[in-house]
This record gives sequence, structure tokens and C-alpha cells, in this order.
Amino acid sequence: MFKVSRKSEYALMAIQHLARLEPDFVVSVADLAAQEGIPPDLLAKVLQGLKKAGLLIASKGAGGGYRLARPAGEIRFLEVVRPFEEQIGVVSCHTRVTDCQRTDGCSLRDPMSVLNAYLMRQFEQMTMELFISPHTWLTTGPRTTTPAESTSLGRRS
Amino acid sequence: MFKVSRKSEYALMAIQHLARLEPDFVVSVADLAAQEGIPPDLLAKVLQGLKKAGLLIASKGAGGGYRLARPAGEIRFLEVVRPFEEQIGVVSCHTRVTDCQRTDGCSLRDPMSVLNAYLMRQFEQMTMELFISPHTWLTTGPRTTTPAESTSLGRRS
DNA sequence: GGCAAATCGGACTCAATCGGTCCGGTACTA
DNA sequence: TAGTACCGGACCGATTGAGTCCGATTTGCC
Ligand code: FES
Ligand code: FES
Repeated sequence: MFKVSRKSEYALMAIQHLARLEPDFVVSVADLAAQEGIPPDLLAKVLQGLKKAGLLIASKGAGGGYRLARPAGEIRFLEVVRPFEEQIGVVSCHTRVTDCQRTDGCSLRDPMSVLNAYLMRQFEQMTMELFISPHTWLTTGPRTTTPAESTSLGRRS
Repeated sequence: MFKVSRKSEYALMAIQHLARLEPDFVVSVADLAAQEGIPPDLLAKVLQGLKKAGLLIASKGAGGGYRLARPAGEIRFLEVVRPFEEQIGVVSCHTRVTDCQRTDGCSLRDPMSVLNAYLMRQFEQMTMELFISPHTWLTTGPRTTTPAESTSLGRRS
């Protein structure tokens, strides 16, 4: 079931890669593809998608490339993945609106929408900071702390 | 991302349907398909898969059909879905073992395995009781109650 | 100005998967 | 013994996904 597409994997790798660099360091598609072992033409499409989503900033022309639009701690997992996932949801009702005309009689819809909302909330609250320092995850679960309250709040008893 | 296959949806519907009946009530493929609006030949495949997974018990011959092997509260969500989902996992590493030869250099593997384990645990602990009485979910999240209060209704077909 | 580096963006192919169907075989029961 | 219903494999068409190709455009640098 919940496997992300290959493009999403590449998107996660790219953002992770850029997050490890200094903030205003630009990297070209060719360089990034070579270092991460990704087909360059495909990575180009992925980065364009991330730019359209507002996560990356592109510089055209010689010496150009991509850089993060904001720090990794403010980029949520769902934002990275959504441009490349057509259907986000558990059952047909929540993904492809066209197809499922079973909306009345179907007894699957309600419980699944609860499950769906739960999962979405988890992925929504999870930032890309996880990919930089994953050890926090082992204690807190997917509910990662927001960048602002990471020091003061969220202490478990 | 995490959309289940059509077969899994049919499997969930079938188990839910059977769970609402009296424990030893058998239903034929044709009847179940007609009542739930599922292509009969396809539903037959699904029920066979569920039987192989040990969730259903089949009776052949005239007057035969399927019934639940155990109460819904003891059937976990993952059990129902697994026979029809080839790749369960978030990234390639965790699904298709063949394909991903990036195991060393890939920095995606570790954080994703944490996420993967978390999700699997959630789905593991979630029983099909959710589909019978979903209100408990709204307060507790995916960690459903223990298989104790299975109050089966006796509505006939 | 000219050239090279780099992003942009559409069109395209190829293979795998998925949803669904068909049909012969087998077991059971009335 | 005849009908009912499960069993199981083969098959097919549509969709999707991964990946490629190529031309256009913008920009920096000599
Ligand atoms: S699968 Fe769409 S309403 Fe149930
Ligand atoms: S995608 Fe398989 S090791 Fe990273």
C-alpha cells in the first residue's frame, strides 16, 4: 500500500541534499543527479515540480541551479510529496472523485475517512527536519515539533 | 500515496459485511457480490485470497459459502489487506527488495524505515472492529481496543 | 555581441500493474 | 445424480509509472 512514487523519493533525496548545504548554495541539476545517482532528465522534472510548489528557488543561466526556498524545518513531508502523488488517500472515495459512484450505499466511506484524516494529519505535522536529524523521531513519533516550539514545549512526562 | 488496491477495498467490504451477520451464517459469492455491488468473478478471487490468509472459512457445494474464521475484533487491518498489496512500505527499499541497489549511499533509507515501522505498527494494532463501531476511533486514534466487546448484530440478508 | 551554461516544458516510448472477465475443474449436498 | 458453489489458472484492455528526447528560453561571462 502506502508506497510513494519514485519521483517522490527523488524529491525527498533532493531536498535532503540541499538542506545539508549552506543556505544560499545553488546546485545544478546535473551535479545533483550525479551525486545522488538519479537520471538527470527525470530529476529535472522533479525539481521543476518542487519549484512550482514553492519549495525551491531556481536561478537560470550560467552558474545557476536550485536552492531551498526555506529551511528544512519549515518544509513539511506532504508538501514535498504531493506534487508527484496523484491520489492521496486510502480508498477510492478520497482519491479519484470521478470513479466511485457508490457513495450512498458504501459502508466503507465513513470509517476510512477517519483513518484518512488521521494519516494526513500525521504527515502534515512531520517536517523534513526528520531527514537531517532522525534521532528525535525515535522518541516522539511522527508528531514532530514545530520549528518555533522545539526547545520549550512538547516535553513528555 | 497510501491508496489500497481495489481488491483490498472489496476485501474490507466483504469482511465488514460478514461481521454484521450472525457468527455461523454463510454467504455465497453471488449473494455477497449482488448486495455490495461488486463484480462477482473478481469478488471470488478476493474471497479466495482471504480464505488462504486464514480469515474466512469456505463451505463448498450446494448451500455453501463463506463465513468469518474469527470475530471481527480479532482480525487486524493489515491481515485483510496484505494478500492484495504487493508492496507494503514507504520507499523502494522496504517494498521491492530486488530493485534498489542504492542501499549504501542512500540517505533516505534510515529515516524512512523509522517512518515505515511506525505506520506498520499503527495498522497492525487496528482491528476490523473499527468498521463495525467507528465511534471509538474518534477518541482513541488507530490504537483500537482489545477484541472483547464484539457485539454482533443479527441482521439477516 | 556571441557563446555556453543552465532552467523550462511538452511529447514520447516502454513496461508493469491493475481491474476485470472467462472457463474448465472439483467438491459437496440435497 | 444433478445442481450448486468454491477453486484456480489464463487472458485481456486500460491506465499508470519510469524514463528519455529535444527544442526553447534565460542568464552570466568573455
Ligand atoms: S469506495 Fe467510495 S464510497 Fe465506498
Ligand atoms: S531508496 Fe533504497 S536505499 Fe534508499
